[in-house]
Amino acid sequence: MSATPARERLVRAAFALFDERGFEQTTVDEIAERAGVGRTTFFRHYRSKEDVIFPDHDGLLSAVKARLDASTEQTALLAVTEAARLVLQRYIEEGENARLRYALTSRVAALRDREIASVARYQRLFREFIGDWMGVTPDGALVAELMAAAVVAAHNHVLRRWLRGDTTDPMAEVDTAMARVTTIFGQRNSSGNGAGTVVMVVRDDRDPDRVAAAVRRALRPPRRLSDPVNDR
Amino acid sequence: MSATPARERLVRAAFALFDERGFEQTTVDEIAERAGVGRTTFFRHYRSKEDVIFPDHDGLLSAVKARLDASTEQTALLAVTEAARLVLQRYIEEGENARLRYALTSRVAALRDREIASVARYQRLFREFIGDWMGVTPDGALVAELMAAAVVAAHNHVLRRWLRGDTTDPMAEVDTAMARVTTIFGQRNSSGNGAGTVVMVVRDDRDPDRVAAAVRRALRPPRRLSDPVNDR
DNA sequence: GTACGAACGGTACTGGGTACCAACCTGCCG
DNA sequence: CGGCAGGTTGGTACCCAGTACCGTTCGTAC
Repeated sequence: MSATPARERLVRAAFALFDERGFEQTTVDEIAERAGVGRTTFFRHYRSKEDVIFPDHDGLLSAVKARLDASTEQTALLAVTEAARLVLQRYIEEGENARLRYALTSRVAALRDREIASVARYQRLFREFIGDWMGVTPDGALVAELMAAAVVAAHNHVLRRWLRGDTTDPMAEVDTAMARVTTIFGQRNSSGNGAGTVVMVVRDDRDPDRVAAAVRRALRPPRRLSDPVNDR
Repeated sequence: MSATPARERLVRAAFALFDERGFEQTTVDEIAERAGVGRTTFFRHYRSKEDVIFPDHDGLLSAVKARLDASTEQTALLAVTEAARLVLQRYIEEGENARLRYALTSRVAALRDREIASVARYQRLFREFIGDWMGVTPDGALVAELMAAAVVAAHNHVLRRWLRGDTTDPMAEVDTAMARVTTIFGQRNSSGNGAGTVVMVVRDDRDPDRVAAAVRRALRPPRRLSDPVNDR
């Protein structure tokens, strides 16, 4: 009678109804009815009315974690980038559903909040991984937090561009975006500068002597804590 | 009869009951009853059962936006830092309530998700501000996204440290953390492709000349064998 | 056939959230 | 004083998401 399994029919019915009448205007009974199942069956497959249109984040999170855990100290940055690719790839494979969901999350606050909460779970994963990689120094904990936030922000930036149809090659874009992140955060010079001083260099083609002079000026008291050096 | 206004009594009752029995185990009726008002009055003051324990994000967002808008091109980074201070300050003023909420959001998924959704609203504000400040180049949009994510991550990092009792001077810490962020992201406004030197200094009491020398050494091109030395 | 287990559908219940209405309290004017 | 307008309150009824429970069905193994 029904070749396609109930799970899939429920997803189809939900997407269709949300698209036709909106999220709040659709009841779970209606979704179940259109899918040709009982209301109970709906909740047996999806924990909530929102769940039915979201991807399998649990599975994806496991995949991301697996990719990260399979890396060494030296390939940590590569692993982070590839983990981000993994997530983007999954969304792209969804195709039309991903775009429909985007249209819904843009309009419905409850769905947007849920999407954001999911993102936070990925960010947590990245934070823990990067934190372990960087070591447990107080500063490392902060930078791990910043970098994890940047990683998911970069991914989401590219993802949204693709969802809006602003790019045709999202995988290439996520590579450049992630390269941006890793060059910003990945080049930290942790070698013996001494406790208390951190110098971060991000590729410069100007005269090292002039930069050094600027640093000396910046370090001269009385200075406020942590003044940025602007040598232009 | 009741000197304290209903709004406040509801907050007190909610915090107390959530603390005693947990969030899910407490009904709105019970909160209203303990506050000495009707159920209708509860929903008249707070849109949901969750709302009652969260700070006035709408007001805070306006304050943050006002602080950002009151800045010039030159003081944009300062404005971002002070906006972050503004938020942290507000949480600290809450005192015990902030810590109680933290205990609740740590245990209850629904509350945690809501907190995260609120954070996203601040991030959006920062993203728009930083994006305007950087200009609308494709790369600027990405970096604005990354920096906004880092700003709220830095703030939250310090906030959580304070909530856990890991620090006694969160305002100083947020300054350091924000300095970290602004030095990472703040130097690339006029150099389009991301080239530039970022030097971040976190309090050092050694000889500035020696530090400067170390920086100069660090900036020397790493290739030493066949490549001609590019010393200017 | 029978026994068993997995998936299903139905009913009843809890509780958050909304809509509506009736009872109040003000202050204000005649 | 009486009436009247606007604002706050409390109560009732309702919708619907989500949970618990139970009886049925169907496929499969024995």
